[in-house]
Amino acid sequence: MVERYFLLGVGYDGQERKAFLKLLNLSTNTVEIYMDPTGHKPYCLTDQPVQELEKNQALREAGATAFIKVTKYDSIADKMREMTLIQATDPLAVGGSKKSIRELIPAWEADIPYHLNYVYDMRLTPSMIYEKKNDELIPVYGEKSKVENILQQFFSDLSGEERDEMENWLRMLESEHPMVDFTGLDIEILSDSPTKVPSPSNPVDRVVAVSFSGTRGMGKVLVLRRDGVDMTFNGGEYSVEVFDDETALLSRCFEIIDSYPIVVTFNGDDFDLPYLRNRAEKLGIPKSRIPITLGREGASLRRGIHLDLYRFFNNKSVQVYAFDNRYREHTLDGVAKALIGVGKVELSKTLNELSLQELADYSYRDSRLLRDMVEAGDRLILRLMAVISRISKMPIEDVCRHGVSGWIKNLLYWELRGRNWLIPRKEELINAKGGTTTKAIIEGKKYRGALVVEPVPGVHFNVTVLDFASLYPSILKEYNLSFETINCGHESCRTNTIPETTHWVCRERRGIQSSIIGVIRDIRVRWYKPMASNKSLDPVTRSWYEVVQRALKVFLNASYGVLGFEEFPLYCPPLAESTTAIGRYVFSSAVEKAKSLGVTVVYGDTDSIFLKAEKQELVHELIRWAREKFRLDLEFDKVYRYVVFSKRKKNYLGVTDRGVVDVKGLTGKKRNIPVFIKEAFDDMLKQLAEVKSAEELETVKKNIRQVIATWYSRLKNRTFEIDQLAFRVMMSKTIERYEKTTPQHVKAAKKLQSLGIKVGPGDIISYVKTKDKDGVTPLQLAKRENIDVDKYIEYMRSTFEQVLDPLEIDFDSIIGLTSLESFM
DNA sequence: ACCTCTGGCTGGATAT
DNA sequence: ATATCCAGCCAG
Repeated sequence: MVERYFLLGVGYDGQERKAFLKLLNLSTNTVEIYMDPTGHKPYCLTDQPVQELEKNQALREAGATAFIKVTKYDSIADKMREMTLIQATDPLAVGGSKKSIRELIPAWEADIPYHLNYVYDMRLTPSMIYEKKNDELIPVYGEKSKVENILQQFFSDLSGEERDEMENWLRMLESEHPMVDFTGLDIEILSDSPTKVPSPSNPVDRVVAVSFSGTRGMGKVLVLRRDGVDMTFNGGEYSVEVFDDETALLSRCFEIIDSYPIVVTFNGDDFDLPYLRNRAEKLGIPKSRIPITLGREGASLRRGIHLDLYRFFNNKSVQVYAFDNRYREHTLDGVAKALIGVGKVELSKTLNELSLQELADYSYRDSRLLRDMVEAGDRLILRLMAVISRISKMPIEDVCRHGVSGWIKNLLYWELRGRNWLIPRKEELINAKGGTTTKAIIEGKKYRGALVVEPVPGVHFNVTVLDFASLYPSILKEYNLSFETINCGHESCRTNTIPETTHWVCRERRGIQSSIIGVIRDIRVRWYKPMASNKSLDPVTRSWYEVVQRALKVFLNASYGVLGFEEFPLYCPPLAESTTAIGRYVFSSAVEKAKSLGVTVVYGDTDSIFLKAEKQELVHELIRWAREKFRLDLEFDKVYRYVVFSKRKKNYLGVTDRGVVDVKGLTGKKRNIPVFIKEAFDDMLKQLAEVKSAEELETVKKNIRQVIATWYSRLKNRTFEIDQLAFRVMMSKTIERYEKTTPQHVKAAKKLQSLGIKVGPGDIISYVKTKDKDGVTPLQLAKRENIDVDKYIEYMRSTFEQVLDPLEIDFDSIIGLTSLESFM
């Protein structure tokens, strides 16, 4: 049996050293490391001997403060023997204050950039499995023969560098995932007053319970004995350890934490772990016996890895692309209910009124939810994190803590460093490349975006939808867009212009961002996407491809967005603007082409075209044309039996040839509307799903009238539960920060606040419309008789009219009829 | 520690 | 009464 080690993470910000030291610790040899006493960051690793570095005038002048040699290890890889740690003042990182190397070498135009060979060359790829053979650590890559096969079958057109690059990506993404043990962790604090929120920075209150739920069916709750509390325990799926002394409880807690390589929490970065750490210190437990360290970005474990799921689920990209927007609230209860169908234990008493059994049950459920969420879908969450970690070259802990812009930044930095390029500062980039030249449609935006075709109102049967696959990433790839190629220095490239702008693109060299995005795009489109929908694979394998496919999609989608994001270190407005400008050019060309072929375009948005195509041949001709003219994949997406358009953009309803109803943008599908109206709307959709022809539509219209009449009378006769009428709207900021206006959900929130209920950003406020001064009441306080039924009828009308108008059904005539009937 | 972008719709609050 | 802004949610 081969002994396996598992290394999670190398980053750029001091992480190399950490990873490096971790590795060294695994070897049996003594290591001496001489560090610069000031401990300045950053540092980089090179295989140049120290003497050579000391002679390097450029480094000297750049303010390198120390040359450090690491010695006396010879057991890892040969290449690492001569590894040298240099500490210089900002050789690469953005934002250095002193004179830096970048001033000595013309940044991105340098032919021979400054040489630095990183530890990355060792391919200490994040979250990779390492095997220990003869005291050497060897990363376990995807099987070479398998990757060779994929390359031959799916990427046979690639050769040379491109092929090597693709091989690296495939070997990394195809490599297996470690099945590491983990445990969920949750703590309960008991304060004197129930309204007081325990503070991790001032941990005056006792830790009364700590629960664990982990792999191999482990379940355990540590409880503090308290006077006057019923301490009987009748068992459960977990075991209980009772402590008379809080210090002993915490020590035991730390012992368990230390025994797991991964500890999962919900908000452990900001609450559980800092609380445990500070409370333990306060009780006099020596620092050396507390396995928790607190950093600027969160809480870490001395030995293992801490994953804060709260941070992860808060990530918009994760929410939308990885979990299909299945959860909306960022609470443990909300996310767990949405993902695994179980929520927290509901309490009718306060914590200090609970018996041991009740407290333990309550606490245990939370850590159990964490475990179940992590284990769901064959450890989907962990695999997703690991894949993102591998793509972004970022430690898995940091993956949870950073947004998509952080991931992309890390990936790009890695690639730039791997090519020995200097990374430009933001100001340098802006100065050299300039700003935007187009004007946005929406006021306050920085540049012009996509086009939307005016829909042709009415009902259209047999509509074919085509779309450009990954339009923006494809444009970045095909048009060589990258920060160093846009508005480049070559006089001869100036004629290579971008429509509607004053920008041009380089013809001489291949853009780095362009090629990176290109590889990611190709690998997703040509290998992972098809494999994810390959029905002949077993479900587990397929879901694995699905995870990779989605992770790649996150990077692709955001790769364009970050270009226009001011806080992004490689912020480059002309790039972002050029991408959308080319997008508009391609899109409008396609629409014109369709028209010239005699095909009617009924709608289109950004990259999709809705065609009334009688002849399939014309559709294929359009697809061919796009490939030949733009080298872009215009793909068949779906056929709608029929589509219903109003005159509004981004608002339509369509029934596909398989009978699936697509609703886009209509009020009836928004998630903040009352379930009452949503259900009524869904009822109508059921009717519409059945329609196959224009004739059937006529008969179904009658049914629809009936459906609406039914729901209308339910409303009118008040046969509803009030929670069915609740609007659920999220607060994006604290109550006080709503200065200019007071929207309805904030009015409701204020009423809750005055009752002592805490409301803050991220909270979803449930309220109903009532007949009183403010017109709104929080759901908790509402009474059926105060409901403002007329307001709801109005809301129902506007929701339904979006569909009824184009179908030429008159809402008022339906409800008019109903009131007439009810008189009779 | 909410933070990839622009375009577009809605209802209600607020200004004119 | 009407126009404009604000805030939330969605399409792509």
